[in-house]
Amino acid sequence: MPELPEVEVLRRDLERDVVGRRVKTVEVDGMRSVRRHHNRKQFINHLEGKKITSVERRGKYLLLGLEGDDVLVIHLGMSGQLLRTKTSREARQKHLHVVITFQKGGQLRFVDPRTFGEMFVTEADSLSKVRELSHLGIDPLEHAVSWEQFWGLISQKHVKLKPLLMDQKFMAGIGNIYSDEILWGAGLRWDRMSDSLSAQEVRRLYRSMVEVLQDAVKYRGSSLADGQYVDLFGKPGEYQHHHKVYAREGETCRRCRQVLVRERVGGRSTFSCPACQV
DNA sequence: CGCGTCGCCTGTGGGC
DNA sequence: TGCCCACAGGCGACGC
Repeated sequence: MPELPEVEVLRRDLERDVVGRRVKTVEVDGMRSVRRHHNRKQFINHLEGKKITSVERRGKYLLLGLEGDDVLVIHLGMSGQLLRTKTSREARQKHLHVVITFQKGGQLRFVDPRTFGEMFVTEADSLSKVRELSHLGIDPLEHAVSWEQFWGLISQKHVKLKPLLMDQKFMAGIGNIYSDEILWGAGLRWDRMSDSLSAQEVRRLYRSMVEVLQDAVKYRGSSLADGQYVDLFGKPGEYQHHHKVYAREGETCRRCRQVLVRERVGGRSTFSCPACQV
């Protein structure tokens, strides 16, 4: 579900809302969401009694710093939600897998129907040993890379732009929605080869990437028709109303009036304008 | 190396 | 009304 903008919205709200709170109890339901710990009691013990000290994001991963130099790592997969409740008494959602109850101030709940998401605790020093984290590429909103540096990076590769943007080892945080939106913004086809771009095209791609992601954060992320993405307080985002191509096949391009198309690329739906993306 | 396919899961919506 | 299929914001393991 969530890509960089949705995770960043969560990070900002978590930073204001749970940093400084102390964990009282942790409940884990089922075997899927906390699957990395051989022993789930160990996961629970790492959390109970600890204060949350920081909230960072790397790509689509959230890192909640804990007292004692542990880190709670959260990945939401396709359908994960983090939800705050003010009390412990609120009705339990279906597919509620992890409940973190604070000493003061309700709960943080992890709901995830498809169970592709996960949570685990690791030592801060060991973060670099966690494969998915250590291999993450540049975070487009965290790292200040110039477009020239960006050019250097993409021109070293000979791959199509969409899979490259979605490759977490290259850029961390971009998924299926935002890659299509970024490419439309840049006026580039999804299958352009990364080493075929002119300086101007690289500049447009770079600018589009930063603008789309910043705008999406500003509008608090994209909530699709299934309503699966909601923020920490259960509220949907607004950026879907600003999508230029995603899920708009058959509608007209806002730039050139052509009919937008949808095709399958690497098993994923891909949306674009056949006329003004070149 | 790049690229395609599959599996991991549950839910929903459309066609019949 | 129900049944079946396609598809959904991710990702890693395969095989070629």
